[in-house]
Amino acid sequence: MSQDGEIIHLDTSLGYRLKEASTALRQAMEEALRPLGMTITHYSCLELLAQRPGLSNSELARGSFVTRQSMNVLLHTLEREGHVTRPDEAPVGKVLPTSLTPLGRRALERASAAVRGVELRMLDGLTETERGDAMRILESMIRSLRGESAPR
Amino acid sequence: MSQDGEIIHLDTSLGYRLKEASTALRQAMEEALRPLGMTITHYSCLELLAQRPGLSNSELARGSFVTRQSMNVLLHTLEREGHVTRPDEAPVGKVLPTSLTPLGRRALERASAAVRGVELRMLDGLTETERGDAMRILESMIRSLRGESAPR
DNA sequence: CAATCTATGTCATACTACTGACATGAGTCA
DNA sequence: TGACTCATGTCAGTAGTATGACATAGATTG
Repeated sequence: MSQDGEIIHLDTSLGYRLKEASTALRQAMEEALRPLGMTITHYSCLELLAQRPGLSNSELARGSFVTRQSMNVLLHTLEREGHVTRPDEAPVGKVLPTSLTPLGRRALERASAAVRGVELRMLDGLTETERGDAMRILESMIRSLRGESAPR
Repeated sequence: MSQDGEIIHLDTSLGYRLKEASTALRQAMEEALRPLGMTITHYSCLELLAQRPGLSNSELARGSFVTRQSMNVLLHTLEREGHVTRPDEAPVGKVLPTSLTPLGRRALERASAAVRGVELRMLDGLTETERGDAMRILESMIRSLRGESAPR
């Protein structure tokens, strides 16, 4: 076929499998959230705000794995829909702390229930040991990809 | 804070960690491929064709985890750039088998080397056992998310 | 203090991938 | 044979996200 070392064998590539898994997860979540008129990033933003109220645009962006420009667009939509609020001017610096409104909290609760169903289904075939292994292995891969070394 | 069961704790969520890992991988691959003027899907398509020549548009789409519409657009670009070729009319049915040109193969070899660097870095912090565990666990998660049951 | 660096919020623009839709070919079955 | 189902290729329109650029605030450093 081809000389050794020229191509990557996708069937045995961990990167390919990781992409496959994350695609399956994304599709399952999109399917679960679509009836609620919510995207994954939309949901992710609300979930972050519920756990850590007052997060800034940039912090929400990092937590949702998008750029701060994308999060900025999303926050304007969420503000217009009445799911979040931001002060007109920054209390300190340029950072605008974001808060969940009661309406946003109710939307989150519905979304969270839908997403939990997906997460539980994903965990279904794994033993308790495997879940721990998975967390640890993924964290190690993340560190390596970011160029970090020790587990802090 | 909040009543139990209302929200998902992202720090301990395997889904969140999976998203984080796939984002880190995607960013590392984009960074590696950018100097070559190639996107991940672009690369993925060429890699699939090198391993399984004659794949159709729909098959390439499934293997690259995009819709067949997206792959169709990409294939037209790759055809215009001279990286792949497709017959003018289908030998059988509507399926147009795609082939890599010598130019496309050279582009793939450069891209594959760059991507292999990323994959090796990702694997760096893992033992041989962990790599096997990771493959097995990811495959199990994929099956569960797709609603399949037994390991075939 | 001034200069520099870093992080942030925001706008405009471009790209990537998606959904919706349609026509066509192959297989199935009554 | 004809009706049905399914997969495919393709076009058009839309949505989500990214890149590029700018101004500004805080921290750092000489």
